[in-house]
Amino acid sequence: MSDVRHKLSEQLERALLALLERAGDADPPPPVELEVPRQKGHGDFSCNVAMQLAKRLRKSPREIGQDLVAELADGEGMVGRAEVAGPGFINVWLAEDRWLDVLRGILEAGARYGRADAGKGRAVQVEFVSANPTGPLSTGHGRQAVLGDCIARLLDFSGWNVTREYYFNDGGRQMRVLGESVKARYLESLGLAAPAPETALEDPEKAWVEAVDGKPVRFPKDGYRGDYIRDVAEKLRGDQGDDLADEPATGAFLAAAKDVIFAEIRATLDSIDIRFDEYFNEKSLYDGGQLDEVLAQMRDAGMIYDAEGAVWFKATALGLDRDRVVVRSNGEPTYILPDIAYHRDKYRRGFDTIIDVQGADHVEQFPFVRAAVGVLGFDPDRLEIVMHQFVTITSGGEKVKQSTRRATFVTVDELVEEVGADVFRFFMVERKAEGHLDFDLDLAKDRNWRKNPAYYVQYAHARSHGIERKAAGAGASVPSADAFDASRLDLPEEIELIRKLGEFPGLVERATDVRAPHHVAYYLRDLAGLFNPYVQDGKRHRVVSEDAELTAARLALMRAAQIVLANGLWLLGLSAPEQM
RNA sequence: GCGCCGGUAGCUCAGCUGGAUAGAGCAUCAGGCUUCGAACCUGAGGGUCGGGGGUUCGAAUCCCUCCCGGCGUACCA
Repeated sequence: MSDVRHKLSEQLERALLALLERAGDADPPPPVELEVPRQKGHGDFSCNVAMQLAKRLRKSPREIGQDLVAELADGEGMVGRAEVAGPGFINVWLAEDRWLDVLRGILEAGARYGRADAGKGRAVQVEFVSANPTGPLSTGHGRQAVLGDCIARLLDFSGWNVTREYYFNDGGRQMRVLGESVKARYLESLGLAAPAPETALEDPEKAWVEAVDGKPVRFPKDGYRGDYIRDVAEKLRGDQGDDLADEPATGAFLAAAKDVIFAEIRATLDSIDIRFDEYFNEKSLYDGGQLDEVLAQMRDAGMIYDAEGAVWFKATALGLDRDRVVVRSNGEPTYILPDIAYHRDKYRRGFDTIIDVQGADHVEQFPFVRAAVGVLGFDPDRLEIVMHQFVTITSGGEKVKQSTRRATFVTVDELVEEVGADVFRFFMVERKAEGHLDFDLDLAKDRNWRKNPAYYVQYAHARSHGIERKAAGAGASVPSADAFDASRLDLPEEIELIRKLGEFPGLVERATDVRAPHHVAYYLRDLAGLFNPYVQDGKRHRVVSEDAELTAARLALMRAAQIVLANGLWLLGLSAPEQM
């Protein structure tokens, strides 16, 4: 698999060194990079090192390529043939039995196939979602949830010790307004207040002053208008009765809202198979005096100054474009100070790598946090951000309008109810994070399931099980890793399939390195795109046939594909059904 | 204005550290599959990779510049 690639690349390196030595060139050689060519006619691997050396050796790339091919001692019988092509590519075809080794490797590794120890058990924290408990999770949160979870899965698969963390703030203005919103609905429910008319809500200045039908309107400016607020109010009446009219909004009302909403958020996450290891409350930073400590440390480092009655972080001294207020003139810290303290806490917990997954609207402060962390003596390079753009939903060729203020946004719950957790996850992770995500609702909820890429992949997996069931009915079973004759798999589509299966570990490695799970989704689509046609064309090559030896070999191939599909689906957090 | 992210087929998007004829799904058109492993399969059309310059053996990919779109640019979180 990737071993094959590594070995081949080492062989080429040796040849390269020998070549340079003979040319009297003692400088270090350029790295040997092997790629899988797009064109089938260009070999299993292709190398461009000859072209890179042309200038240095003052020889034509093709000539160098020829020398390298001649030098390529093949002690292990790995190379089938190698030739120079085009402007100077060295194309290598592996000996066929090398590819067949791949198959054995997959069967032996099973669910571990593609796993790596690159992480070496080091600790990594992935922080994502981190939505404050003010309402149900929106599609944007949903994307972040799936993205973060898949990154965590990739890291876990690559040998990291992963902690998933959710950071939240249940204090502050936002939450006070939430409590007031609940109280208003509570009073409305008791007939002690009137609901604000829509027009008043559009013009929030009015909401406080005008009575409706002789009753006061208690709905706050910028209040939360979703129906879930009424649900919280009703629940509060049920649990604690109708005598809370004189309670402050920040008391029982806020507490109830927080509890109910958080429970709902957790249920939502649970429904898409996402679970956190830690929930970190911003308040604990205040309680523990950590904000003052951070401020003092930064002041000692000369990165804090006072001006205009406020306290400033001298970020310009670190190359950033402006300084920032960390404590307002009224003595309240701005949001960035707890954020810095939070990240200090992450470092102190000993994570080797810290990954923040954040929406595009929230990334502006990241450079400041990163710089501040450096001031506090930590290595900023261990702190990464994965940014993602927003989600739009398209249905019937039209974008569905979403507005949080007006509570017309689509929630994760609604979407999951319509399309199911698997399709939801696949669609959310399929696109690269930096781009906008257009969620095609019509395609996602297509009940015929024909065109839906999520089902296409799952179906391939289910099919492999179907074949095994079929084989069992005919008395054939999947052979163990060394009990089949892999050389019987000589059809071009079989070799191509095996080759694709062999790419999986490298693909996973790359996707992990760049924290981009969408590569896995595309890989799976490609793989299913090879698998489904192969199985489809049952007239040319039935897996289960009279030829017991051939049947065994093909069953091994089917099982290998099944393993890779299952492992890939796991990485995306999708189920791998045995039948559909 | 400045910053970040996008601009690739009619639509939605891939394209690994620059590589050889730019790929996939959907949609469209033409066929196959008369349920066996068929929720599938085969084929076709469709592109000046936003425009222009540059770097080099070679650029969708790197640099510069301009245009378009999203987000951000608070002593709000």
